[in-house]
Amino acid sequence: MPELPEVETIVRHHRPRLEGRRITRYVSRWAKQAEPSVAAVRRGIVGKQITRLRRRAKFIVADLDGGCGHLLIHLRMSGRLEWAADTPSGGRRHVRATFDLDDGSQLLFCDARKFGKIIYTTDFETTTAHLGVEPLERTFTVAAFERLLRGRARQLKPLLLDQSIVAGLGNIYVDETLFQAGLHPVTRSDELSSVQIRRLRREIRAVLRTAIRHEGTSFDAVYPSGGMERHLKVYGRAGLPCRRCQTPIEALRIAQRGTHVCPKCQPLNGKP
DNA sequence: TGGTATGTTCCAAA
DNA sequence: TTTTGGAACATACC
Repeated sequence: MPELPEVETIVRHHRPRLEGRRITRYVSRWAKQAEPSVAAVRRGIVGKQITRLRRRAKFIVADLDGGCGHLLIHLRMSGRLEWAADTPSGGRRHVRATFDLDDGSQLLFCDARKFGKIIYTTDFETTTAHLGVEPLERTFTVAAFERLLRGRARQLKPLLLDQSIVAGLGNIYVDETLFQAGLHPVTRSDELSSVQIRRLRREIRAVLRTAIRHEGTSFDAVYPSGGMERHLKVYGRAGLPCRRCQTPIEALRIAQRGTHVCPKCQPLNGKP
C-alpha cells in the first residue's frame, strides 16, 4: 500500500510507538534491501534514538538523535511494517528485516516482492535531492506547478508519476486525479490552459487529502485501514459505469502502467 | 500457463 | 536534448 496517502497513514499510525524509542538491534534477511549495506545501516542506527518520524514523498523517515543520521524506508510495491506483538510468529510471512526497540517491542519489515529499501544516510538533503515538490505543502503553488508543466511536453500520466517533479503520487491517485480534473492521461503538459492547471493542482490536493482522511487504499484485507477503496472513481473499475455519466470506464496501457479513464469525462483535447 | 500487480531505475530507441 | 518504450528487480495471485 504505498502511495503518499498510504505512507502518511503508516507514519501517523506508527509515530506514537516509535518516537522516543531507541533501536537496540537490526537484523536483515535480504541484504540487497539495505543501502549502502547491511553493516552500514546497522552501524548507523543501532544505539540511536528515533527523535521524529515523518514522511517525505513515499519515504518513511526516522530522524535519529545526534541530528546527523536518518533511517529511510521505502515500501515500493509490497512492503509493510508490522509489530511482532500483533503477528503470531507462526503467521509471519516475508519478513525481510527486524528492528528491536528499547521497550522490548519489535518492528518487522515484511515485503513479498523484495523491492523495498532500507537506507541509512547522514545527508538527508543529498539522499532526497532527486525528489520534487510535496503536493500538500505550501511550496506547491500554482506558479510552481505551471512552470513544471509548461517546461516540458510530456504526457500528464507519466509526468505525474515522475517523483522528481511532484513527489508522492502513484498509479491509483494519478488516475483518480486526472478523472477529477477532466483530463485525459495522454494530454501534453504544455497544452494545458491556466484554468486547467489550477484545476489539476486543486484535484491533486483534494484526492490526496480525501485518501488520507480514509487512511489510504488497501488491497490487503488483513490490513485494518484502507477505506479509500470504496471511493475510487476509475482505478480498478474497467468496464464498470462511470459514477458521473454511466459511460463504461476504459482500461488503457500508458507508460507501462494500467490506466483507467472515462472517455466521456476525460476527452482528449479537442476530440469528444 | 500467462498476465497482472499500489514502484523505481537504467538503457535504448525515437 | 527530451521523451517514450522495454526490461529488470522478485513474488503472489487469478
